[in-house]
Amino acid sequence: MAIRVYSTLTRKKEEFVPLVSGKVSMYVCGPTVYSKAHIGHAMSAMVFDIIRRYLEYRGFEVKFVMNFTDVDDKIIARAEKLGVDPYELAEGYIQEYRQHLHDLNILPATVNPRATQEMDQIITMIAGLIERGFAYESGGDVYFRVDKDKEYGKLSGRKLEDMQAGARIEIGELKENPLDFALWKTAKPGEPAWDSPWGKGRPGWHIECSAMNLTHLGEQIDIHGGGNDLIFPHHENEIAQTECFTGKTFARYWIHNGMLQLAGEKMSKSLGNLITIEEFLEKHSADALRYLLLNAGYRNPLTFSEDVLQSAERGLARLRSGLKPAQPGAKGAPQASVDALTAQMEKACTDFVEFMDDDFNSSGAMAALFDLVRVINQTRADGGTDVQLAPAQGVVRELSAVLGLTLAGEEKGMQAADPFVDALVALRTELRKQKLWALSDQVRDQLTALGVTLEDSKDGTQWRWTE
RNA sequence: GGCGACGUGGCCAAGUGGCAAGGCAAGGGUCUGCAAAACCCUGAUCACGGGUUCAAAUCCCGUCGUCGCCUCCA
Repeated sequence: MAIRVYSTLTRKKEEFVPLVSGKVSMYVCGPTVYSKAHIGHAMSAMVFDIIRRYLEYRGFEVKFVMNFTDVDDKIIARAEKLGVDPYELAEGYIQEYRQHLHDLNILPATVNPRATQEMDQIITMIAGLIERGFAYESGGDVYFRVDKDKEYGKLSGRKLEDMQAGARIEIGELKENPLDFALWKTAKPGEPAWDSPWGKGRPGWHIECSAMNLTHLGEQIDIHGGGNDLIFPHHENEIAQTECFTGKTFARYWIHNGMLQLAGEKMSKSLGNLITIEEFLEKHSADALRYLLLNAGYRNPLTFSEDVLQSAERGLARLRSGLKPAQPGAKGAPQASVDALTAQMEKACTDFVEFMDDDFNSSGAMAALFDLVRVINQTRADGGTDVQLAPAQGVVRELSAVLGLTLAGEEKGMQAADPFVDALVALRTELRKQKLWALSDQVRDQLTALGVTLEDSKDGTQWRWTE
């Protein structure tokens, strides 16, 4: 069975066939580093991390490129406001973002190119576009000539005429057509600038991605990804630049993730309704956010709220319940029970791949996992031993890892307090032996209040920090 | 105004032509001294109105609603 991928370009699911058999080249638009990253960025990064992990699981060798836009108007403006050097500002946020990705269990990219390190390629491309008539210089700026590109608008499904009718477009006096976009911007005094045939300046936003793709992945790539808010104008412009420069089809599959919704609105820097990754991780695990994404389709808007997060934490706990060891003193589950577990284990693996192959239907993949967990728990309740449970638990661990879930958890309390909790639990066990229920319940209640959950069984009491 | 997406049980959400996955929450039960955990059982005809079809949540048209893009944005 082949993997099927929904491409924004055709608005259809297509069979995934990479340019080079067994290898995948993948480019995802990273952040512009001018302020703290929010969980919308995390969502996008995580979505493509899941796709990347899955492709690797399916045996592809993935070259994954994610850029940092480290020079742009906003960075310059922010640096000026703060009175700091724009390079240092960007550098600081890049380091912070890297740490976030690590904390979110997102695999590092093969390469993290930066706009400022791509100047030669950028200038080569702009010069080439001018030479071919796709761009023109005007007052030190260089603009892309959209009229010249017959395919312009094909990704976002817009027509030039429709867009020109739009009232929100201002006519720049330097542009031939109001829809022309900047490839190169002349620098004002004091701004970061690079030498070019058109004077000192800096690249426009879109050209850097085209250049980085060319440098690190070549003229044609398999997957180009990003948030769906980048479809227009960013990706539209990227296609225009690259294809007009190379004369070849740029990306085979355009994959876009939906926006994270906070209180019914898109979370974004401009709306100011954002939760930073930092804030999120102070309260929740990376798994919780990932669970949220996995539970839904990556292309749809994702509802984010405390309620939904809480339900995610509970769902994770359920997934982890499958990994718990056998009951103390387990005598072994009957053969029929073990057979059912084996069958479910095989079904889970098959279903998982079948769902994920269908445009990364992670929601279905999670269902496969939950179904397996239920049967594991049934087998355990049936007296299953660790040896009997182990293979299926191994599958849960493996498939969870493919999705990027750590299923870690627990560990959350203060470990220094563990011996004290142990002592109190031992004390309560004594009280229970003497049937001093009131006292023993009092101990349990107080431990509960302190965030410790107790679980009694015939063979003793287990405790854990409440999730 | 233009383009696009979406509207599935209390909540989150798969499914996109053939008897509506999964998770959370809720109720009942088993186990337990009581709890907790686990296990078992219980629930939706898919925004609304037309149409196509032997058959529609799934296709078409219309209405209402929500959201995104059209300016920087993951």
